[in-house]
Amino acid sequence: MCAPDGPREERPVPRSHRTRTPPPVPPIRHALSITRDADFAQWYQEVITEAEMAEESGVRGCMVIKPWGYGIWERIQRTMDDRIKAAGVDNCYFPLFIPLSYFAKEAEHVDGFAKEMAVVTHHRLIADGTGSLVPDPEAELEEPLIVRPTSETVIGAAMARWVQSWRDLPLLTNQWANVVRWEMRTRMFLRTSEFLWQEGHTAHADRDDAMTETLRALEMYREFSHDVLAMPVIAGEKPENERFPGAVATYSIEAMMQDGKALQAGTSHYLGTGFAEAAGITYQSREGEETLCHTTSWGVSTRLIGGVIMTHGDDDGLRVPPAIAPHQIAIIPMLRDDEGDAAILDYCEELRRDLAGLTALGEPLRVLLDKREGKATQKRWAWVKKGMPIILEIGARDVSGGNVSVIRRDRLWREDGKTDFTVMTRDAFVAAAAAELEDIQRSLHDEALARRDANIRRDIADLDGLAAFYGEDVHYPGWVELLWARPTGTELEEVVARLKDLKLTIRNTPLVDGQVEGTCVFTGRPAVERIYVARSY
RNA sequence: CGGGACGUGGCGCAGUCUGGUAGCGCACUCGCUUUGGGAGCGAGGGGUCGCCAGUUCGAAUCUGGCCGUCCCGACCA
Repeated sequence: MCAPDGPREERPVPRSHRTRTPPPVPPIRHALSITRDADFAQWYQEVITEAEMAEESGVRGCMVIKPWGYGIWERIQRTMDDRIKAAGVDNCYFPLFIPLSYFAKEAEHVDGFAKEMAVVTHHRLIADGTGSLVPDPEAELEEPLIVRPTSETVIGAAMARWVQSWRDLPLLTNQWANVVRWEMRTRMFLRTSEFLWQEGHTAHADRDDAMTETLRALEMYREFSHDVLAMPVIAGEKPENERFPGAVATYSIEAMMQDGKALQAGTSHYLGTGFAEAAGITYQSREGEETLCHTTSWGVSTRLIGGVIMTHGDDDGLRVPPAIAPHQIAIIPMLRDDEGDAAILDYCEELRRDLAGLTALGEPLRVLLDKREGKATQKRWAWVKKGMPIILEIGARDVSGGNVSVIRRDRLWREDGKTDFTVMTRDAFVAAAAAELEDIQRSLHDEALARRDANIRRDIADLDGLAAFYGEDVHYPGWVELLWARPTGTELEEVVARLKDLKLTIRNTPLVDGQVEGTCVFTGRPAVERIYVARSY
């Protein structure tokens, strides 16, 4: 397990030299049956199931996103959309189906996606005589339609119509949509056949302007990931072998999961003039010359939710950063089916109202009074597994004392292995609630950042050292920062192949990078930049 | 797409080898007791055993095909 870590499952062993032997600490009874340490992949599946985020749909690689998972996505959408709009980008919607001929115009692009495209070839079904329906041979489409795996081509066709003059530039568009990629191996949220995302597409007069937009989007993602998802990332440029098909340069944000693997959490591409050429996106310059546009594209997807799970989850389930929690505080009344219940509910409702009037992280607090029938303890553990940032339990004693019982999801256990309840006055809690949520947001971020930095090795100077670090017996190794000479072509292919033997990939070259002095680990030549290598999702 | 494992009430599983009344735990419903830190006891409800064929008097069980899931690999903005 990457260290340092969240709440500890292993606690100090009682010291025998003390005169009075402390009572043995009972093991924590975690809400999940599988720990991260025992089997990270199984743990990940269990979090998704137990937090009721998503489930199998019966369609290969496609998932049903349930209210808690979708609620998180809606929060991501809303907060990201604010940033996109603030940058002057307008939302549009483009068709799900793309004529194959559009796609075929950009050679590298079609090569990159050909093996994973869903294709529509017929528009009608017909009875086959045995009670089943089959595509009607009479109804074959003249030109197959592909289900969009990404929309550069169809948006490019629109841009070609929309851009005539230098006055039309820059053209800044975005769409929130679903896309389909027929992946060989799927994983909930991380790689599904269908996924939800936003894709920004922009056209510019020249390279500089397009590159500025590419890097603006990347910085938007980096800031979003840190400030909203509490997920630290490294923003940088992908090596040429990892470029988006058809791109001139691809940039990414890379996050470290708790098993040490890297997750590409967002990408931004400078597409040069290739797509503009394929789609005919040209403008007349001030000088009257017909000129090709430079285009960009950038996106983040529901994969971010997988990143949040693997960044913040613990052995009791998910921990949702307050900024993206559909609800930030759950109030659980402890009812006893007697005449005292009405007073408890009144007390809870008034508390809910007072909290909902507050502002935290720049928005009104999202508070849920969980009045559903059922046992308070069961509701509590259900919210723990979902990762509700703060859980309040209100019983008759709290009502008469003017108190609340508070659980902070990010600090669930006390030293003695018991659930950490804090009883405080209602008024004190209301006064502190907003700051408390902001503190949870910050502390989840700091915990993730500390873990990431503790798991990046910077002192490996040769390939043997690299092989040792990623040896068979190493449990969840992190990343390695290396110096290299940025080889290209076949020389790069050799490097990639050598890394592949260790199941490693080059993640990116960090953007903010000072002077580099040293020797390339792969070629022995003077190094020109830093790279991160890691195992990845 | 290759190798492996798997698919049986909502969830987790046994039963399959050796064909013969569909089982268990949790969850759910009802009742009683309990009641501030993941309650106990009792009584119930719920399943065309992934789908389609085949063998058979009889299939969860045997055979074939298909669909889906997980792990490893290949592939993968």
